[in-house]
Amino acid sequence: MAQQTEAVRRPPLNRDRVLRAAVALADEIGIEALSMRKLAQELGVVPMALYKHVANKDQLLDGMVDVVVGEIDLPAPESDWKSAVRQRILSARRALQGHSWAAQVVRSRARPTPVVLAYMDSVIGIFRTGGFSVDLTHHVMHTLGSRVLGFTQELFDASPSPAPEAQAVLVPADAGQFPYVTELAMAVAHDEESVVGQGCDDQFEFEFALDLLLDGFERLRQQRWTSANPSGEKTV
Amino acid sequence: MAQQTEAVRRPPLNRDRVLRAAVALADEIGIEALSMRKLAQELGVVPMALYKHVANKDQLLDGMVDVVVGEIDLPAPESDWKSAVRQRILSARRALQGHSWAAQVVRSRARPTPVVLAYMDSVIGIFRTGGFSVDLTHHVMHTLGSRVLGFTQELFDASPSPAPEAQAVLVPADAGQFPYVTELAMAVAHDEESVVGQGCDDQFEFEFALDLLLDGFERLRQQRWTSANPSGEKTV
DNA sequence: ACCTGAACACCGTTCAAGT
DNA sequence: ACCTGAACACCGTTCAAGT
Repeated sequence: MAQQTEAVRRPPLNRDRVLRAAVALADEIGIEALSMRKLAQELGVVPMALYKHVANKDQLLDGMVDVVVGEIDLPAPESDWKSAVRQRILSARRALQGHSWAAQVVRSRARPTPVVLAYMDSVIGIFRTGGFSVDLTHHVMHTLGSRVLGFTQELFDASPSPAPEAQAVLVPADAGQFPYVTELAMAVAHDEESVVGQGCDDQFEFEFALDLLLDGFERLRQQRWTSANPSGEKTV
Repeated sequence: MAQQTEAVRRPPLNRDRVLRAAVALADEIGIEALSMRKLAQELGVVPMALYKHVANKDQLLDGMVDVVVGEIDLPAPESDWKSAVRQRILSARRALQGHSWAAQVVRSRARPTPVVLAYMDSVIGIFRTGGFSVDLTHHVMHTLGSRVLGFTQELFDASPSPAPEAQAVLVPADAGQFPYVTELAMAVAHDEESVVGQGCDDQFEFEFALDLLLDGFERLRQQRWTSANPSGEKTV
């Protein structure tokens, strides 16, 4: 009956409250532990009550992505295309990084929601108004891939690994077996004494790749690259 | 008793047979439908019998990745770094594309297996013997990210979507709401009349991004880029 | 209109036992 | 050494019913 008192006191459930509770719960216990049943319990409600506000778990995950994308800063008003794209993408990165599960959930979605489409539309718009042809914009967006939402697909995440283990993975016991991996891992370990010893500086790697791509885009734009005439220039 | 006869006839289970059956079953029914229970049934065995050969489902997935990575061609003997890297990565791409679930499983793994480490070692080796410093190789491998195994993280996969639906997603009903998305989608639809009408040419996009990155790498190598001196050249 | 309870058809994995 | 059977602690989602 204590439970009934709680039930009376709580505000009526709605889609927004469900989504925000899901985001908070995933932040806390991780995405793999998030279940409809646990979310319901957190909201003091029976599991099936959630299904009045989200059609199923997939729609719940879509909604959670929308909450995160809603945290991305609005585009800067006046700037060249390159710094405008940079600003948006690095802001997306900050938003995604605030929720450790977000990148993983984004890449698991089959289709973009309207909220995500609106964000992508604004990035495409920066390229178009910045002098990129539709054709070049198309391929440039493909090249960016997941980077447009502020994350890159590393080959291995190792996110749920205890910190001390990290070094042991990069420098395997049998160092002779993978000489180039070992050489690289040792150089990284040495190099980064200043940093917390975490290994690689994610932010640096992200910006390195982003800038390499943006510089390549600028070169293609200047050459008036088209997919019909990849060598550029000559047709002008 | 018919079942008992089958049981007698079948060769004894081993890790290799389990992994290969898992790969074949995932090819057939998809990775989300692959369960320890169904795999056991496929092998004519009780679920718990599998646990003598793989520690748990994570180790089964690791082993499945190893099977796919084992299908990547050996490196070409004599060639410049750029075509050698290109050849390996495009071969990895072919291997991964033979198993629709593979990219998704690779990116879900926390740590590389020895088989995957050996493949990465060989790619790192191409850069090192091709004149890249350890430092530059490190950042270049990060830039490649999942591309080193032949896939890129598109923002939305839409892989399990029926073909006719594809166009409807790219050209939303309310076209005015996302003008740049719409413009781009219409250009793509127009442009690709020659192709099956599937929308984007994945292979073209993959090679466009790969070549953009490889060209950027070559430029940095020539400038003697280092992370300590990103502008390059001057220190030489 | 919103929430509930019981049930269905699944999971991965444990334990103790069989051959 | 290898396989089995039963059980445990979960899932997402259905259906029919309550208020």
